[in-house]
Amino acid sequence: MKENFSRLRGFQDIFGEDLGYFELIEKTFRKYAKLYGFQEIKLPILERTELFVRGIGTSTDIVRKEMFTFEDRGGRSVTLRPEGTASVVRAFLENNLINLPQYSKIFYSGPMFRAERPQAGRLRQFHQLGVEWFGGDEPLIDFEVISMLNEILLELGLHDSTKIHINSVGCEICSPNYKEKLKTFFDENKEKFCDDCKDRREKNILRIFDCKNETCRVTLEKAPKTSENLCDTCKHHFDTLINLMTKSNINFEINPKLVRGLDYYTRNVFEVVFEGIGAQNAIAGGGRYNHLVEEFGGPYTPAFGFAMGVERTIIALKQKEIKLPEENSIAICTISENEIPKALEIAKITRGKGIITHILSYYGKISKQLKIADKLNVKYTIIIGEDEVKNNTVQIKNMLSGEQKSMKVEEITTLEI
RNA sequence: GCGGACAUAGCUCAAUUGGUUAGAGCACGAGACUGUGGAUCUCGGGGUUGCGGGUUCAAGUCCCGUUGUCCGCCCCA
Repeated sequence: MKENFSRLRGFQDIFGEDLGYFELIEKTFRKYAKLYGFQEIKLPILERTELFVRGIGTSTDIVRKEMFTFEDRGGRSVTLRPEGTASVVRAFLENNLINLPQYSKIFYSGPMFRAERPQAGRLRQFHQLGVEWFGGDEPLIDFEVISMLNEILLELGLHDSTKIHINSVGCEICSPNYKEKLKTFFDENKEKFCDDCKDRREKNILRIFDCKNETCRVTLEKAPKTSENLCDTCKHHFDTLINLMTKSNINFEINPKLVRGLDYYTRNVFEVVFEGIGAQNAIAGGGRYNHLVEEFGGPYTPAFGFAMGVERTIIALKQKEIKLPEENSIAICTISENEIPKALEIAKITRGKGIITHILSYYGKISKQLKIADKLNVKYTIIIGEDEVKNNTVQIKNMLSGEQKSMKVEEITTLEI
């Protein structure tokens, strides 16, 4: 019976400690996104299927088999968004944000949906925080965005356990040549590659670098590297970024095997890896996509962005045993029901000061009320009885030390929580 | 989508080769304590053993299916 109402596989309720981490991550992300001059946008969760097919690419697994797609009442094919970038680009063009310089830098947050087999760090509904920077091809932009992400990791306390992997996948000039070169190499060593890689050769040859098969890995050691096959412009672009990175304190490494799954990436791509949270160890990833705006019918508008996965970041924070900031609160207990009006009056004062206040009178006996106050982990408990009402005072008890003293009602405003 | 492991009280786990009424700790509730929490003690509530079939005199235990979780592949945040 209970079974019929249970959550769908890969979907979850987020509350308690997890929600605390969720809010911490989102708050930190928001803070830096704003400090770096990004403007927020709230996007629809449901879009036309075609948006993602065109944006993400038909060769990707996301589009081929992981989208929640269905027909709406008007017979249109619609899809729960599997990522944010396509929608941001759509909104950017649809609202003519291209003419508003303040909207060249946009950030978003929200749930994404992919119909994958769930495992740790991989859900069907998960949350991403992302930024997109439109209208510039300078490596300084790439650097600024990566720096911002680095500052977020630093503030969250994940800085020393994460590594930023960087690579360049080239542009429309050098990438096709390189892919041909790689295919030639592949065909010369065909028998050494696994079946998955043979499939990758047809779909997206670059992905053979992601293979975990040992034989494939060894074979790939001799394969032509992306970084050695860039055109002059891409190479300069990449080198300039690496130069900036080297001069900063960012913990990064050049990973010639890093390729990204989405078709729209060009030139510099990166991924933030947190070791030790299982197979799904990338907590953020992104890169440059210089032609996506054109793909949707806009003018040439180079862009750079990334998204971070909230749930994976929560796993990382928990693993590092990062403490959540405490939220102090107080409780008001009364000896009998007669003091409830007074309790309400006091609560108005404390809540007016912005203090989280629990009135516990309905728990019955004072000993019971204090027990609840203890479990709620409140900093102070205000106790009101007959005598206190008569003298317009309260008893204020420090729940940590157990000390208790009398205080005039007017003095409550001086209470420091 | 493929392969593997697991599923017992709110939580963490027990339960001989299938064999009485499925136990313990923590948590929860009541009391010892009628204007004072955390400690201790006593008592108590709580389970169709994930769900559905099957084998058997007998199933938490064996078999099949199903759902969920976890791990690997795949993919990606």
